[in-house]
Amino acid sequence: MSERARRPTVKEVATRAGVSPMTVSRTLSGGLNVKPDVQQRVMEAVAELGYHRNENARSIRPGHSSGLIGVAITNIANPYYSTFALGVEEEAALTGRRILLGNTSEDAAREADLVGDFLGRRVDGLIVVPAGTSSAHLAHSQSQGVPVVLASRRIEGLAADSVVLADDDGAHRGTSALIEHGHTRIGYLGNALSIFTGERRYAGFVRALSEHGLTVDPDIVATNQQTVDQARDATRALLDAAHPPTAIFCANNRNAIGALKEISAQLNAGSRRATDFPEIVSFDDFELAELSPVPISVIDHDPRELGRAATRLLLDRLDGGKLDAATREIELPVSLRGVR
Amino acid sequence: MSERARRPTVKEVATRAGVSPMTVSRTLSGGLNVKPDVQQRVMEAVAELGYHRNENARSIRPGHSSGLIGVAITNIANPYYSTFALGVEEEAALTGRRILLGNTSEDAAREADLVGDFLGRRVDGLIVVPAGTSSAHLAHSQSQGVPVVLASRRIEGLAADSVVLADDDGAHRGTSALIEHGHTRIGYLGNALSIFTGERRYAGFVRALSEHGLTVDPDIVATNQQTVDQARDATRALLDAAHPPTAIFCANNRNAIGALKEISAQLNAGSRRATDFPEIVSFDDFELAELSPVPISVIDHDPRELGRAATRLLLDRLDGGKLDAATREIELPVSLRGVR
DNA sequence: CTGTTAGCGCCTTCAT
DNA sequence: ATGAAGGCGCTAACAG
Repeated sequence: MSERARRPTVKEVATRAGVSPMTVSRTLSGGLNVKPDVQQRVMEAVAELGYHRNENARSIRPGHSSGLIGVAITNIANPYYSTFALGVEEEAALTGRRILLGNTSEDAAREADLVGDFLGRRVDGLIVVPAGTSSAHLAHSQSQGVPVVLASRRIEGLAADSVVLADDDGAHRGTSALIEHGHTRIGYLGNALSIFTGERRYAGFVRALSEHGLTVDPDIVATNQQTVDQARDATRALLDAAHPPTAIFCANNRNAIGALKEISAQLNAGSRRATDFPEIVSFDDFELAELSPVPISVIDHDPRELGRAATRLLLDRLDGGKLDAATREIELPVSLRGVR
Repeated sequence: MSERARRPTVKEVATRAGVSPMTVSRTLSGGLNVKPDVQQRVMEAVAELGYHRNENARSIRPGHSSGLIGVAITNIANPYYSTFALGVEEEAALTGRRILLGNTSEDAAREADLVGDFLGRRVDGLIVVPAGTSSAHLAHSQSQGVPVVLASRRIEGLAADSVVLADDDGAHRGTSALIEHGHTRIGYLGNALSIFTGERRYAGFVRALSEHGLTVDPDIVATNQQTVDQARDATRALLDAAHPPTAIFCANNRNAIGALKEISAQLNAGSRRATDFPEIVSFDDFELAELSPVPISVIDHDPRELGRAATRLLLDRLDGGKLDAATREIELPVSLRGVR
């Protein structure tokens, strides 16, 4: 397998082409001031040896950067975040940069470790979906000239570029729609209120209720579901409540999917009829939402575009000479869409 | 934002701690032969300056590696591959390695570019879901001592470790189940036959048919759908065929989801009744399959485990001193599971 | 147009 | 137990 374990260096290419290392270097970086026929010979040597410039060696030289962007995401397996990652990758690739991807599993300590590692690898910048509320590691990154862009969630007290969704507005519109459909008893399934999006979406939910003279009944509010299975369990509890809701607002796709799974299971078991189940609104669109057995609307947005926007903010700082520009906070609009 | 654009080096830490750079280096790599109180001072200086070892500089020294694994995937946004990536990330993180992620969009040229870039960044190894059948770039990587593990798909003529699924067996069992359910007219929706999985799954499909004396009707076979939308279109064509199938075998989640979307749309439009639609078997499980309006079974497997297994093969070669061990080809079993 | 020198940040080797 | 020298691969800066 490794007939030739060592990778060739400029020096070997130079020897083979009968020139000095500098001529190889010059040829590889555009060929300014190198005779065409010499360039030709160099390129042949490069091809024959299968030479690739050592980017790590290049990056330690003054003025050069690694061309790496560190991306810390809470859960790559969630389609929302993987689509986000796609957007980042695409936009980064446009400038020849690569992404260093790390999964935090919603664990703040792991995120801090990751960021430290990223800094050690001399990333040009960081794109983070923060797992917690602590910002020391990110402020530290900034203080060393490595800009940080927050995505989806902001952190109080950290002055960093950010791209988030119109969480409050979306939740407000979704909840209002349910009220307009005649519902007065609306349940809530969401992620923890301690999470940026959790807090904002819940706030939008509550605001819509109170604007219509409705109050929140804690019996039909569940805010600690991080996974689909947890969401299923929480849904079961809502449905079994003394006064079950006639509609449920789900603060993200995990919770909406869990709700649909539970409803569908109970429907198949025949324990209740379809019309006995609550109508659903989901913050986040998701695949196959249209198969829902109950009426459903989604608060739609484009995670890929969110990834792109976050990356553009970062690149603008890096390449646009705006390292010290004022912090920019973007809030992407969302739209309510009836699915079924 | 960048009060201190330059990142500290060993030298600065050394000065601050009142020692030589070597003492800092030694302290950071375990502290062998450094007096405890000196270590203490060094660590304080490290903390005060927020120093991180420059991994790129370390990696150019003989004997050192980058600790990076290059991962080239055809489509990160596909939940199947993002879950795969999660498995890779987790397993790599266990050895302190990071992943460099690139999306190929099923484009062989882009894959070759990516691999070249990865080699330039001195990755320790490569995990690739190959987009095509050309192997020159991968063989090249191997020849420079950078091992390659293929995931999900193999490439003919390339001797590389690989982890794939039991495509033929799975397709055969899924199709056989449909036949046992009484179907004799079974359609096929899949990705291109030129793709490893496409070919193998189609082969299993055909084998099951012929074992039961059935023949393939090209009118109800569509094998070029790469996206959900394409799959929807293909499904419509199957349903509109002169003799539509009573069951459809879908070779991956994109095709199954497209089929369900089309069926569901027609059902809602009222143009056909539920019992008029074909039963479905899907190679790949996917979220909310249980909401299918028609009976459905899935050929189930665990993409996360596939990612882990691929990474273990790679790490075993890298850390297990098995750089030149014989090629290992793993085929993970799949299971047929009735969903609805 | 081409080559030589020197140094990026780090750590192995060899003193002390 | 600590430090000095040297070199990993690369390329600005300075000859020529």
